[in-house]
Amino acid sequence: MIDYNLISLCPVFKGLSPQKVEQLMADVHYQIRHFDKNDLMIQAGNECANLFIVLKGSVKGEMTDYTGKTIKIEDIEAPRPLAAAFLFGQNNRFPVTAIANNKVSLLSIERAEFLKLLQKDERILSNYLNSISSRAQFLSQRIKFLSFKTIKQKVAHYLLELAGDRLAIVELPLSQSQLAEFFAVTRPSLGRALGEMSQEGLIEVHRRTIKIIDKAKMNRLLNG
Amino acid sequence: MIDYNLISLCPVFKGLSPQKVEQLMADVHYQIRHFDKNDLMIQAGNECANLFIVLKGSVKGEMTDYTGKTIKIEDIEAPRPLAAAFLFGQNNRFPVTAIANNKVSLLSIERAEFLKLLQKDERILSNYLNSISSRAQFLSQRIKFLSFKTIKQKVAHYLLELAGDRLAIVELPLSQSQLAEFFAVTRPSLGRALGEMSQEGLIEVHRRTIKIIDKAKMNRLLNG
DNA sequence: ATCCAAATGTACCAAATGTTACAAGGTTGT
DNA sequence: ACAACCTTGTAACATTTGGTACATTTGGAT
Repeated sequence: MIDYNLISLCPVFKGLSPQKVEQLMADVHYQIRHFDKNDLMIQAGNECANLFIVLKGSVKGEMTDYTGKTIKIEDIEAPRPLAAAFLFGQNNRFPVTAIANNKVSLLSIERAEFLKLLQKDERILSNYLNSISSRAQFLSQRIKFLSFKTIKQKVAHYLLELAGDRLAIVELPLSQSQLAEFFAVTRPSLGRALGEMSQEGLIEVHRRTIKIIDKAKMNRLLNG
Repeated sequence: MIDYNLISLCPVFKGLSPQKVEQLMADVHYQIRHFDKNDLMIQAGNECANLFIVLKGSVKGEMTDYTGKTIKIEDIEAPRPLAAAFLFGQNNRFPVTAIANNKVSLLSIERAEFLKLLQKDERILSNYLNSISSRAQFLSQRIKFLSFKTIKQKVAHYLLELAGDRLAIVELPLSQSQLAEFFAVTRPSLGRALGEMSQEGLIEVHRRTIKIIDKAKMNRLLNG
């Protein structure tokens, strides 16, 4: 039993009614697969001949460092396409390993079938282009982030972005361990950086709660 | 005077005859702009409402680090689209600053006009999807590269990729300074890494010429 | 209240890299 | 041949970060 409501919520089918989705999918070949927590969904390096859309649950994208360590790239929450940007292109290999964070439902459509959809409906084309473009933007942001030299800079950038124009007290959405993993840095190093920034009067840290004291100094840290 | 031959060589129009290109472009609004060496073509952060295709010359893509330093991301040689992946998506801002390496001709098509083209011709759609996908793959590779911990690992990865299955003597396509810039590392550090790898019997270095002695050890460096 | 597991705060040392400076080797133009 | 310039080799030192270990705090379960 397919839930077209669910599918119509997905970015690629956004703006289409469930009825329209059902109509479009009628003569398109696809399947739905299910995974349990910690299941290996996609192995990096496998061929990528299908569009995968996470309908339910959450998926962890990891990249295997040559040292064997894995770097967490991001969490993909339903409803969102998975590795949509790798359906086309020269070398259709998955760049990341995908692991289920919990119970996951996955919609799978073959490339040729999906091309049909793109040609059939302008809305889907537009949505899909938006989707891969956003993906490329995300990767680009990630590169910017990784290219920060010092941990303090990463922290400053992260906090300023998190705070935005809002007030100066921020609750970290991740534990320090997870944050360290996201920064591609060890936890003690992150802790030390936070400590030093605290000593320098930039912020006040109390576990997950961080108060930004001196935005000007933070910016100076980033700009010179 | 437009050279449709040149345009038909561009990845997006690949497989189309110059006549076909001319016919398709007839009712599409576009323009061609020219730049001299070191001209600033695109400022990072500007809105991205046009598809840009480099018809002639070479463009340097740089990302401005918050420290003010610029990190060179890549060179874009004609004929290739520029920031094609940022035409669509949420935040249509250029992530990179583009600077002309020499005399450059740039084809510029508005987003809405380009969408017309995508709907009109299936080949262009397919080409464009391939193009952004390859772009995303490139960015992903770049992330992988930046996530290497040590300089030696970066060097090993770079050399093994450069050598491929071919013989063991490699000529660096970049000077050590440029390579260091690409690695996001200082030149003396790169030199030291090369020196140590040489001492350890992995490679022999003579300026730009590098002889790979022990591929097994190189791989071990990457895998453990 | 008490205990336990996880998260966090710190400290110490080793390793890697950046910084700066200078020397040596190559290339180009005159 | 010579000078000027760019590239490369290398050294000493300062910083930053990783690795490891351990103390402390927190939150929840019993």
